[in-house]
Amino acid sequence: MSKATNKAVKIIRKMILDGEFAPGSHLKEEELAEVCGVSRTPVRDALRALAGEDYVRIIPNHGTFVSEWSGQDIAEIFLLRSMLEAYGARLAAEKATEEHIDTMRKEVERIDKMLSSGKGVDLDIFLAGNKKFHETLREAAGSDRLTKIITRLIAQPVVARTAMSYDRDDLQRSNEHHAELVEAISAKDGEWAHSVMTSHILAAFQVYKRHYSPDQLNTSD
Amino acid sequence: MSKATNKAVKIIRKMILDGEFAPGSHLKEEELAEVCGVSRTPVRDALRALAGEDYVRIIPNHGTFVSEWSGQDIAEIFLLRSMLEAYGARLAAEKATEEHIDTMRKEVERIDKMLSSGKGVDLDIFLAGNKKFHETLREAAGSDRLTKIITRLIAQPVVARTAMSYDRDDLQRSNEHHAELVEAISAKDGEWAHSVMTSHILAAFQVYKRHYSPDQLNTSD
DNA sequence: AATTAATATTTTGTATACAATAATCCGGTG
DNA sequence: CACCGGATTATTGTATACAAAATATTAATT
Repeated sequence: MSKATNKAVKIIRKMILDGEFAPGSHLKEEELAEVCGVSRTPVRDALRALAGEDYVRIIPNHGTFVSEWSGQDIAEIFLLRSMLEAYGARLAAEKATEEHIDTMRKEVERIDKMLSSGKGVDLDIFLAGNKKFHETLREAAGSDRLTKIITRLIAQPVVARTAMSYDRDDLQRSNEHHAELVEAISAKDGEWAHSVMTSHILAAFQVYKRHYSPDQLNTSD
Repeated sequence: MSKATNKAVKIIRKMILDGEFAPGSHLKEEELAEVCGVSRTPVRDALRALAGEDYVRIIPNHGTFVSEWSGQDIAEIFLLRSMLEAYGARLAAEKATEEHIDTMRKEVERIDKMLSSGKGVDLDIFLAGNKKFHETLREAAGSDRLTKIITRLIAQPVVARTAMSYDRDDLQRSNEHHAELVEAISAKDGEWAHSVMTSHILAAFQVYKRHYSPDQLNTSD
């Protein structure tokens, strides 16, 4: 993505994440252009890109609106994620190199050290380590297409803020899952890795449900 | 998508599908603008959209190039499709209405009639019926997000032409799978539907491999 | 003849101007 | 007072012009 477009994407994405635009609200190109300090052309590019990430939806001749997320939507996303990431974990178990495994193990240890240090939790360390762990696992799975699909799914506003609501026990369990994943992958046990990853994502869903208005999240319709 | 952009997308997509641009070749915006009879602006929009469908890939400041597909890529796509469509079939078994089931059954019957008519095969009838069947099944699954992901996966050049290479037996088996899917879904048996759909897609992969240079399609690396 | 540097050309990226479409406002009419 | 129709404004869509970057070409040097 080119310079001005990239700048616009980052600014607009951040503004949506920060809640500066309410869900459903109409984003005007000229306004955004002014805010971003670029012309309408790269702003339009940026909006197309953000539509690809499901941050906004574009209605031809009417404009672009920031996406609204129902409980149903969020449930769908977590379920799909659990399936796709679990598949990735199975592939990783079959194909990971020693290097991949080392990298993942190191991230587990770093987070573990932080959690057992006695001091308060450092969310930044967790977030960075968590990101690196999952990225490495996806890389180990060796399917660019799968990575792309997953990345698109999780690059969404709702999921982007999930991790913020983890309490200490959640972080602990999350990292135990990571440790078990490393073990399963080392053992080249695809089925094991698959099932741990499924638990890992569904547990995250549970945290989400606990934190954000649980009553809205009825998956049965 | 707006008028001129839509026009450009259709024209460029068709040209790629028809092989008028070799894989890897550099698409120049001005040329395309002339061919499509629009200006560069909607052409650029169109190229972004086609990049989303993986018809082309865009390298910033260098241009857009028509995608090249390795056997590995194609294998990935079919495997992902089998997983996602199978998941959709499971959901459909849980949630399909009588109306959905009727529609699917009707499409099965239409194709069956065509196949057993004694006349030669009418591929158009098969393609239309097949499309309708799968669309209905996805609708029955009731997950817009899943539908979107699958649609993106199969809207790709390689997969877009697969059905063309079906022989009579392939069509027969394909329709038998459809019939069995209707049965499984009627019985609300998600596991059954899941497994039939998996077979259905993997069989399609097999046809693909048989038809397009089988030696390139070694999935083991 | 091969290599490099400088220059010219091509191509993409961005800004702006104009056209088409949709949304808003306002006055008239039942 | 509600409702419809037309004019006005706002907003998106498209074309063009210009800037920046990359590629190709040429000339000079060894």
